[in-house]
Amino acid sequence: MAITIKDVARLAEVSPATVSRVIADHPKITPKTKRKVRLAMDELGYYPNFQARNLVAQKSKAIGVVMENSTTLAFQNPFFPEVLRGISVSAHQSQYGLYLSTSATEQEIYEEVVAMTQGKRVDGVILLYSKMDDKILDYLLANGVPFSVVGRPYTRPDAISYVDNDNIAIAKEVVDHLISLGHRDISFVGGASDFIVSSDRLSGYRQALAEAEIPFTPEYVVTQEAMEGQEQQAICKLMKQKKPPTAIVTHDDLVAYEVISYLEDLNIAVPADVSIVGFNNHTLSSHLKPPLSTVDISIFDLGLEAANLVLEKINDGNAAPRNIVVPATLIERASCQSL
Amino acid sequence: MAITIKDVARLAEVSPATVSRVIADHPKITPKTKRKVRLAMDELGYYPNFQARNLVAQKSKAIGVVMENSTTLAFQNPFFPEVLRGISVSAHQSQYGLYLSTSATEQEIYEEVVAMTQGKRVDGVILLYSKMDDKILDYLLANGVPFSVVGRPYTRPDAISYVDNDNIAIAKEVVDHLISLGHRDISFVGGASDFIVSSDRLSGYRQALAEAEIPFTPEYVVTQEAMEGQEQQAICKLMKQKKPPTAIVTHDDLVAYEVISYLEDLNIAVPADVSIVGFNNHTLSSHLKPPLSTVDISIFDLGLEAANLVLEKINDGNAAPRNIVVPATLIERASCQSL
DNA sequence: CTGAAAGCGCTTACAG
DNA sequence: CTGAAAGCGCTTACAG
Repeated sequence: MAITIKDVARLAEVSPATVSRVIADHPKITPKTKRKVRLAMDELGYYPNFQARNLVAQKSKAIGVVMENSTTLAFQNPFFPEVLRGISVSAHQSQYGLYLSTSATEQEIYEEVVAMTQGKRVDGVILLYSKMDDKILDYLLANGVPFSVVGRPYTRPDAISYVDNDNIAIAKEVVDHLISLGHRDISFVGGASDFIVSSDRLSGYRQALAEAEIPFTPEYVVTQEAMEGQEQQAICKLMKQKKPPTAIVTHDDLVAYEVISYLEDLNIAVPADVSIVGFNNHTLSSHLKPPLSTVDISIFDLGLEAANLVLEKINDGNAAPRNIVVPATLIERASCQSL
Repeated sequence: MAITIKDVARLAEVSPATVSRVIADHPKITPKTKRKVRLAMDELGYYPNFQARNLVAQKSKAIGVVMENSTTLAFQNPFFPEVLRGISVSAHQSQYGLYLSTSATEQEIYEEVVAMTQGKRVDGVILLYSKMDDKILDYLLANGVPFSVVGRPYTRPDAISYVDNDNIAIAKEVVDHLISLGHRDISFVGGASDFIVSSDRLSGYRQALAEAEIPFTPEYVVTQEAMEGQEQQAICKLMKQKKPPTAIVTHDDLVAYEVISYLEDLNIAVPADVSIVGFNNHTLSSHLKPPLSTVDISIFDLGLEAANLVLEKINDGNAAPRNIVVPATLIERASCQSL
């Protein structure tokens, strides 16, 4: 049996209530009593039982972190550990713990989120992704669960706290840059199209084209679904068109390098024949051949701010939803070249 | 206020005790009563409160996952998400949740682990790393906390459940392979030297040399500490020796590619001038130039088995410690060449 | 087969 | 300033 508050009370010759107050550092307890009690706690090696404490406090001091349990290449990137590091820093500061979803399918994740929030295992939730028609988000919203989203939510942005890059602007900036290099046939190899981040970047891409009066070519857009485990074929098809693109924007550095390898198989050189830009600024991207032009999306800050936002909601149920835009910066390296 | 067992009891016209038994699917409750109660639960949208349930059960149904909160390049690799995926699968199967450490410094992590185990926030712990003189491991061992380690523990291996590759054997195999290609001047660029995985691999390296009667050259060993943020200089120094190595074994694929980029800066080509082998079989390593020979260490399985092992300990305090060896396989690609 | 009661380890009005 | 009592939401012997 573990040491309880009663054991401490007995040794310190006070009531359990007093021990409890000492733990909470209640101002009205005599310094002398506090000393006595703390001595007893140390002597017995007392640690408060979270379950009991949280049961009466009606909170858990934990945040649920919900991720897509996907295995795609994009998820091999350092996004996850890095965003978690940001979340950790904020949570740790506020003495909150992190509770991770373990489910694999969407339905299971949904059930897990319902159980962890209803069962008071967590006080709030961070959604590490944002996609269309997400029933998990709908549930959180409908049930007044404090939560925040990494990414712009598909619905009711005014009612939801979220952190995001300005994906439309940064994608436009990337494409503008390529256009300024003389490219007009620019391909967009994006993530899953039901993710908001993908559709936002596609919007930015189209805006840039429109402004430059370059017609939009649907054949230049390759979605995750289109690749569907057949990445190489998809790239092959893209490049075998009558008018192949001279530049490619991809949604992730690792994907960019994968694409580059397929291009090499087709005897297409980067950047000589095709320019390419990635996203996420992977640590390796400056070391590899070619050094990759990419977008630094401030992953750490995305996590940090997402945690700050849920915490804000948890601490004040009436806190107005806020959204935070975290900088995204185009880093030019040698994978792009003017035409 | 959330729906409690009492509300369900009232609606179903039974006692709270009965509702509790229905939740536990107690065999002695009439099917008719069960039906009635379940109907009431559905109608009210009842979810059991974990805190209360765990308080009386004296368990938490959660596993603490403790990681080094390091930011080094090696931790940018997919090890973390992948090992977590393995852990998740096992934990989810047993209906356990995952609780993550959020601390940054060793001392803070220690305190966090003590608090989460003593405070019954978790029933057991998985240590995602194994290093020398680890007070966290000492604490877990001394206090009878159920735990498992990813990696061979520095002490009392017979008393501890752990998963590991046979790092000595696989490192030896890698070096044997290089020797069979005619290399004799082989460098070892390892991780932090207080990590068991590093020292084990170094042992395997030395064994292979010894068997081939190649003298051990201390200058060929570059530790994490030696690099200390000055990776490029360290590699420079390594290659500027009177007799530079013709082959390099690194502890991680990303590090390998970083090294390759420094070699290129020195006008040393891989594999023409120097052969190189990595570890961890990063998804990208088959796509990059050169495709990297590497060791697949079955990261997913490391996580899966580590979770199985803690769970075993949690479910049976007297379960004998076990250790599981997970396969490590050398994958030959184009980054090695015979001399 | 089901209920009343005690208890898990804490906190917090309410007294004094 | 401190204690006795009630209660957080559940489970589980103990009766019947």
